Amino acid sequence: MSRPTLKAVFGENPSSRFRDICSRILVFCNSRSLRDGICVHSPVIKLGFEDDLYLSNNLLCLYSKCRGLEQARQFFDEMPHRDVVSWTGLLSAYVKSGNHQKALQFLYSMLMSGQTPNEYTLSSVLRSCCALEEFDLGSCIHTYIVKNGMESNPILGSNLIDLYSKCGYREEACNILMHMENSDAIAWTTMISSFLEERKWNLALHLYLRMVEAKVPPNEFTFVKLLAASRFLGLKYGMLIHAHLTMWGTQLSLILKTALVHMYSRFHKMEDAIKVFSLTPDCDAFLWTTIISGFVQSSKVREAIEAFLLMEVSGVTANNFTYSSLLTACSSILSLELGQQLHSRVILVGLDEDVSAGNALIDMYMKCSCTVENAFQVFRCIYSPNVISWTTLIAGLAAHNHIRESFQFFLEMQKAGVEPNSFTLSSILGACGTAEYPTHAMQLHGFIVKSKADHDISVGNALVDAYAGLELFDDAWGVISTMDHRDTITYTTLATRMNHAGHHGMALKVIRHMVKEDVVMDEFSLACFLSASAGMNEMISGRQLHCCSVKSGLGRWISVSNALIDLYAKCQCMKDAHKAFEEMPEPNTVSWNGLIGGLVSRGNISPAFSMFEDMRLSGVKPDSVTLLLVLSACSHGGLVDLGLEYFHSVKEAYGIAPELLHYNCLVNLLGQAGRLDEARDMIENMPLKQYAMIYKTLLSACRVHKNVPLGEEMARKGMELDPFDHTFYLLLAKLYDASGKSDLGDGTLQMMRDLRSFPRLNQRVSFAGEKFNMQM
DNA sequence: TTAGGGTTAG
Repeated sequence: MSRPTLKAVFGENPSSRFRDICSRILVFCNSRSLRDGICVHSPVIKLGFEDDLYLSNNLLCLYSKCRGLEQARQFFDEMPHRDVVSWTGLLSAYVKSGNHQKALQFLYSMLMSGQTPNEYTLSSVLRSCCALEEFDLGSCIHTYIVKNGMESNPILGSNLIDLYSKCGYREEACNILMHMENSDAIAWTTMISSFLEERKWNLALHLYLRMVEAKVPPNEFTFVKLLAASRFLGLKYGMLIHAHLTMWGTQLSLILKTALVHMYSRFHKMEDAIKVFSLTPDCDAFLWTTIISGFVQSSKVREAIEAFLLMEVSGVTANNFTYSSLLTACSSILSLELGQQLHSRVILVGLDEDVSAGNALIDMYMKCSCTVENAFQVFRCIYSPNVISWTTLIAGLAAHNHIRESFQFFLEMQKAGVEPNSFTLSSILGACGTAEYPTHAMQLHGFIVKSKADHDISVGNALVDAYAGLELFDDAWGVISTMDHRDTITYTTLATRMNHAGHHGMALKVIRHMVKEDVVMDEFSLACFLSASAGMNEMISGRQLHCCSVKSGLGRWISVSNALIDLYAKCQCMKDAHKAFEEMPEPNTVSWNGLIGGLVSRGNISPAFSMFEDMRLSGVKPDSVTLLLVLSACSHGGLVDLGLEYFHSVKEAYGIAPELLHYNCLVNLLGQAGRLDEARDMIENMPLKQYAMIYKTLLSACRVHKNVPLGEEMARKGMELDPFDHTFYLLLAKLYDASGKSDLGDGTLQMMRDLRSFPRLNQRVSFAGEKFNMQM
């Protein structure tokens, strides 16, 4: 078969036909970013068309789109001739790829070469000025635009509005908009976006109305921007924008649809979100992820998984963001199994090095697994861990009580060049509020002040919490006084810590500071202050707070109702406690515990048992506190066998893991009843770490029943665990006295005094013929 | 040559 001649392919004028075909190929490929178009490059040179600027500029554009900036630059450098389109082509490629500094350098070369920029060049340069906040150069360009009569160009107008607003000159930006002869929707939307970014809601909405008055119809871009503000302005506002965009007959593009779905799902209105979702058939991974994440945020995990399966069936591939959302669902329901299944999928689709998927996996393993190993493995896999990866790891370590390691990683992250942010600092501060790490809190405080992170209220609050957790209340107040402003969390944190430390009166005084600063109470603070009143058995403040709960409507919160029950139960006003309980639409375990606790503390054993049975009948699950209350009730009534029966049956039926306090209560019950050997067996066989406290309990019982040998054994074992706890000496001395061995009792007390005088010495202590090695 | 959507940490 003979080869077709040039004439056969390109007709009578092959040269012009060839050029025409090449131009068509390049235009086609450029519009679709198809790299195949570059294949015309070599015939273009061979046939001597390299001087053709139209072909060359199109090729340059294709190189920058498909082969990267370096090859495009090489092509540009090799061009025998260049015009303003060639220069602008490469410059805009730099801008599009975010190389703004290079773009501005390239502008300088362009000007040095004598080439005059046109509107297209200036538009690109203004974008770079905007990104780099190069206001001086930007305003020079503005002057150039005015001088050269280009100010009526609407694109340049929008670019200038963007530049002035991003550089903080919003008034000037607004002036440009108002003086534009032919302002379009883009110019108005740019200005509205700028106000929205600054959270100047009124100004943004006012401008939207002015836009309408100026007879510039808003478009989908305008509404996407306005919808994003619903995050701060609420559901009603979002619905209003929805009504407006419908009224304007705005085309529901995929992006606008996603923004609407996001707005509804943000407010847990999943039915409305689905309605919008179904309005048009187009879908992509963004939209599906928005739906899935909406279900996750609304705690509808099953629906989220179903949406994920539907997404796959519809042929849309899940991406890293989709997996992040799904993994959050696993963390929220603590499902390690589902998390592991998703992890396998993440690996299967090759996202195991992705930072977003990785971060969600770290969080899932930290929350769902009892060890930190899996989270570490994921962290090591991430190609480039970011501040969220490090923070999640640090917070997870702290939550698993690996405090030392969490500090190590805090230092490691800085060594790796990742700057901690307010999330990191508040996470690590959360680990400082324990007695073992006071210096860490102070060191972190120094770091925070140096890095000026203390202006962030969440960091300030975390510092207050750390100091207050260490019972360093003066330091906590010190932090509060230097904070830019304080919120409900600041004071609730402080008062909660004061309550934990038993300083209930101090906690109640915090209210004065809140009132003075107009800081409004929320359901958490009110519950906290009610708890302080309960701790003090203080009915006056308690009643005032009760009034406050009614007036403010905070009484509908379950935490407030439970605090009220606790308050009245502790103050022995069982009638009011019952009333608060009756008013609750759905009492939970804590509510029942409050009532039972009140009855037990008053010695009303029989009503307490019947209340417990009512609780079981109502279907509310007892927890470890309920079990403890039931055991205390048995203790009050000396009901040993009933106590043992409850202990075994309740822990089995409700899967409650017995804690030290439960065993302590049982040991007391058995001991007081004289069943000392059983009590001793219980201590020896309990599946928990031994604590000194439980030996004191049995030692006290030994005194009642004058069992010296067992008492001595308990004292010895307890002192081995806590050699400087003087209570053992006191209890033992009382046992000796009660058993008619006053001399031994006196000797034991003398030893206690000696120990007080030399508390830090290693010494051998003996009593009743036994020797003890006191270790420090 | 201009503007727009989704995830993950306290």
